Amino acid sequence: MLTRKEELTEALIGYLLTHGLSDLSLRPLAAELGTSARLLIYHFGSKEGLLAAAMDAMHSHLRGTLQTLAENDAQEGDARVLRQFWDWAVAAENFSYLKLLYELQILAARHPETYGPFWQKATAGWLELIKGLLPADKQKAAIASLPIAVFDGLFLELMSTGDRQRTTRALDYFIGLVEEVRLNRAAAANKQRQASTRKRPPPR
Amino acid sequence: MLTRKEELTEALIGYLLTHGLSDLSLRPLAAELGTSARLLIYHFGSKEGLLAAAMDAMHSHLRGTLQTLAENDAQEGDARVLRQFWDWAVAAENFSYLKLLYELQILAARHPETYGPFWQKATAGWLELIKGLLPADKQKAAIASLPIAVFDGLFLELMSTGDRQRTTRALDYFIGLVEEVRLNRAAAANKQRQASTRKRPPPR
DNA sequence: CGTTACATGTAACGATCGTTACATGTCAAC
DNA sequence: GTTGACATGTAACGATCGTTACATGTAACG
Repeated sequence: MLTRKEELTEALIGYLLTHGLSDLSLRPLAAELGTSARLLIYHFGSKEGLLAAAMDAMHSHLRGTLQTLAENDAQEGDARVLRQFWDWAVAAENFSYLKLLYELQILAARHPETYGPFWQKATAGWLELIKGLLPADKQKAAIASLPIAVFDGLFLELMSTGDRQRTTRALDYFIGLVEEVRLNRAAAANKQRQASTRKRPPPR
Repeated sequence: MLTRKEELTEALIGYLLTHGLSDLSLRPLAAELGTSARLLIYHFGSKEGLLAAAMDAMHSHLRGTLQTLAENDAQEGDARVLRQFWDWAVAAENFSYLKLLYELQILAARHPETYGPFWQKATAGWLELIKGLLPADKQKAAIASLPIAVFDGLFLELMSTGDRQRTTRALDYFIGLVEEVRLNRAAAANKQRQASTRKRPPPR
């Protein structure tokens, strides 16, 4: 059975997803949750404790759904994983979560003391998860940063413009770029291998 | 000579650049500017008018420095323009401006009524400017979105992590990708042209 | 000198903020 | 039945918010 604090936390997440966290205020929140500011403080200790509880719950939720996504996509070890992740992110039930995460990131950049720990906790885990999806030779920091940045930038634009079609096409264009380079390099390596002596086995 | 409102606006921008605009408050602002909340309202009419004046001034400033950048780079019509733009953006005197713009973008996504017009005005002009730097065949919306998204995503990461080296390398990696594809396509087109009959002139 | 427009200072208004003091209800356990 | 832990309601505290009323200064112009 859920304790009162836990069900409040769930409702609280729903509220944050639609109202954001930059201008969170206890009394309007309490009104919408059918409780009082007094009780929110009672259960969470303070506004900061309330935020911490919400972020923790949000973090585990995201981690959970991302984990299943990673397991399902483990076999498709390509740049297309990025597309799968994008489809997951723009799904209605996940979109608000990510929107909140980006808001948190901006807040953390401006107020590291207050929001920095929340953002670190929220992203540390899932960035590792994304890197885990990349092929081993792509895990060098700078190279791994690029697909993440593409995702971030396009999601940011989707948030602002709502233009899902254009942002999705831009992502596909990026994936196409990466694929094209991969194929060209493979072809070039193949040709060079044929031209060389056959004593050495082909590089792995 | 500067009117009082104009010099207040300049000082105001400096304040916004370091303190952000999500938690702007008149009295601390006035204290740092050596004036009073009373006078800020007197000069700008309201807090919103104050924001509008600051955003207008910021917008013209950005527009000015971007214009000269565009003119200097006009000859280098390549993906490398993106790198020039990046160097401009991470320069100390411009970095805070862009940081503020991204904060504005997030705020606008959450409160379109309040911040939406500011963000539109700030970005509408300069996105056109970026598109103008791209070669004509790259101006299709989805394709133009990609370099912008790369820039946005990397800048966001730079804001959060401060890791200039990694983000810059990631950008160079992206530029390298685009260049590689461009060269491969040119080579392929060249080969095909040589193999075909010579009756038709090469496609432009 | 008087008038007029602009600038500034003091103080307060009503609203909202996070938080707390204090009292009361609920309900299971002993 | 009493005790005790948890939950809740009412009301207020002090702080800060954007904004305003009212009075005063300043300086140019007639």
